[in-house]
Amino acid sequence: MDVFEAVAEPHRRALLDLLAERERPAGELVANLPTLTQPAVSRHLRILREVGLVEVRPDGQRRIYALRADRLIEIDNWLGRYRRYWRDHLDALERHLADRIGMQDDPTTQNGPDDD
Amino acid sequence: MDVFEAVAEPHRRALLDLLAERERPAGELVANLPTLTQPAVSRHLRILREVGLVEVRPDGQRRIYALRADRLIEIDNWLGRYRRYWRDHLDALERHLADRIGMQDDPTTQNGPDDD
DNA sequence: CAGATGAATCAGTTGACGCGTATATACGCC
DNA sequence: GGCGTATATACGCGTCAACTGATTCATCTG
Repeated sequence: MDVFEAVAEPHRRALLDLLAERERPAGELVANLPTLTQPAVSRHLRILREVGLVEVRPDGQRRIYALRADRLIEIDNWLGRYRRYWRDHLDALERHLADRIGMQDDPTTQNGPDDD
Repeated sequence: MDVFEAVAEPHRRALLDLLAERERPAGELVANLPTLTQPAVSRHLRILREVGLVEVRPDGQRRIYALRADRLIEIDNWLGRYRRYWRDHLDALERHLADRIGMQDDPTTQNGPDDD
């Protein structure tokens, strides 16, 4: 299983999203995915562990899971090859819209904010 | 099938990579994936079509396939939530390495280059 | 119109993945 | 040591996606 397949699963993306906020014990992750059973979540966590997207740290009988986002760089690099395509495309669209609607505050924000 | 699943398949990423260079007729794509049969490629193209990652244009009996990269924005947006994590992480790593090895030319290149 | 070529689809099989139930292991407390 | 909680693993099942091979559809050419 590679990183691309790992994040293709919506439940696993949900787990990563939860871990992006803060690290959490496994049980808390289970509680946040009410449609899945505990073993199901455990298996997803195992896969995320195997591809290096999360780390585990024991805390007594709990296991604290934490995000390791740098494994996502592989996807980001691949995506990088295409970024200019939609950037060009959107630039053209923006100019077109700006021209039509007169440069209002504009929802391209959905894509933009690389920078925080 | 969503965009994440669509690009999770290595052959489909290979097809997108070929189409990133330029649009191509289906036969040329088949020729460039020697491990797959013509029907297999056709099915992958159908999936890419269904999720909107490619467009088809008939040219006589040929079908010209072209990239529609803007559907990848969905992945880019999702990834955006994590970008700051590995940026911070790598910044720290870079500083650490730069400090230790004295700012040589350095194999962090695996990540850096956004290259186009 | 007949034949050839490019491409998509149909039919059938197989294998991988995700699920839930049941069970095992690890730790914490009494 | 025994029990309860927290997490992981084992097993069996259903589903879906990917492959192969055969076929069909469309278009071009003689």
